[in-house]
Amino acid sequence: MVTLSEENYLKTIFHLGRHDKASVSTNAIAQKMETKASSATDMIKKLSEKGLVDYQKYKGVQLSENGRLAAISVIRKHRLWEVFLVNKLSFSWDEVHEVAEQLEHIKSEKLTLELESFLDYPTQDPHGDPIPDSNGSIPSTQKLLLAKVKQGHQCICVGVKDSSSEFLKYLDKYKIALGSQIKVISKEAYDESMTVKINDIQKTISKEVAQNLFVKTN
Amino acid sequence: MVTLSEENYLKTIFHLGRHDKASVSTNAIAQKMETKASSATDMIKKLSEKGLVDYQKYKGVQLSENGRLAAISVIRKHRLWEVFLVNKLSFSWDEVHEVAEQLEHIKSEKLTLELESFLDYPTQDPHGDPIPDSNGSIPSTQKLLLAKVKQGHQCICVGVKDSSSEFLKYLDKYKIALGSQIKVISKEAYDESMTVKINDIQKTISKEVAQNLFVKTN
DNA sequence: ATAAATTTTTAGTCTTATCTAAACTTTAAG
DNA sequence: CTTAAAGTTTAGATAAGACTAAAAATTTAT
Repeated sequence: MVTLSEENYLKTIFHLGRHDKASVSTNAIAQKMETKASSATDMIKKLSEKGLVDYQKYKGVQLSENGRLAAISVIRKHRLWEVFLVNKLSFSWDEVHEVAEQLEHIKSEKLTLELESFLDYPTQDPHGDPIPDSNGSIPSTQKLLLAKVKQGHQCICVGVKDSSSEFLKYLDKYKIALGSQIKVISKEAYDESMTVKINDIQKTISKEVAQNLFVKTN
Repeated sequence: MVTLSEENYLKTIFHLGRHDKASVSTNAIAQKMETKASSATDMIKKLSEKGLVDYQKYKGVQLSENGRLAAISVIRKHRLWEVFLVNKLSFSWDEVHEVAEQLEHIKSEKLTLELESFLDYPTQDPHGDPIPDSNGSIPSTQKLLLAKVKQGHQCICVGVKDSSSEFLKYLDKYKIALGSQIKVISKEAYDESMTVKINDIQKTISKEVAQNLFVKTN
């Protein structure tokens, strides 16, 4: 039995260890969890005793196979619930996270499977992040940052890198959503801003925005 | 802020105090919560300090107005989620309770309202219990026990009194569900059993069953 | 290569919710 | 109306998860 708190730590370790697969530091975990390093150490010990992480004092942690599966299970539920909130109830991009943080801990294999079926087996959540399947496999997405798209090329918005409320509100404001057609009209070398046509409306966007929007070229 | 455990106690006190509106005893609470009387006393004190119950030592508790509203809010969510599980996902009568016990604690006013709208403002859960509205008003249902129905009369199944898994499985087995048409063919004075026609199939049911099935005459 | 800075761990405390055992009220029986 | 039984509360302990302060290990910088 994995507690709610343990699930949150596992999720955090998963996200922190995602890109570089070196071990994750106590401080990094504490920071992400908005708690103190000593609390993180306590929890790491507990997770280690339960065989969910590999841990060596002062050397950080890595998820074990069981820990990875537990983390992915929570992430799977989080993302499925986000799809539910946006597609079935009328939640917007920036409202789903807090609620999904609660729903992700509901324990019922049947519920998760039925929900997935009810939603027609989505492969991405409303932020464009992939939804793991029931075996824990994560579908790979070949998305790239809008900033990398060449002038004159056309693409579709498939996700965000920064999923902060501020950024999502910005996107809402300019009607940029998943599936929006984006054509790169011109790029400015000086400040890396670019002029794009989004849903047939022309607009100049900053480097900050272009570097936080995932797109798929077609 | 009301904790998960507090919500469960409030719900239990609400249910226990429902019929006779005298105060609810510590032992009764402990028994329903499957905990010890001393634990119940501790929690009662905490709820009392928070102004959610009126409490006098050795005299039991009653919900305060705030406590009643908090309890009803949890019950409202529980019943809405049960409707969701049965109507939208393919859960059966006897599978919903455990999951709804978890879902009822999700805190999001918006979620509850959107869910209610998504489900088309149901007034009853799958067991026929009324769903409180967002102001905490509980729609009254004029349901009666099948055992009270006179010979020759026709009625519709609207709920169960006993919502144990065993009873619900029994009902599933004989295809008795919410909305089933039931006609009382004859009643046996000796053992209070009755012969009924359910969905055009004739069957004899015992006193135990007839006294645990709510119906509405039409 | 060693001192300073940073990171991590340990030790001890707190809160929530639970338990057991003992003490105290209330109720019920005779 | 007194006493036994039943019900309730208190006192003291435990486990999970978090915190502070201090000690220990590691890294960085001189």
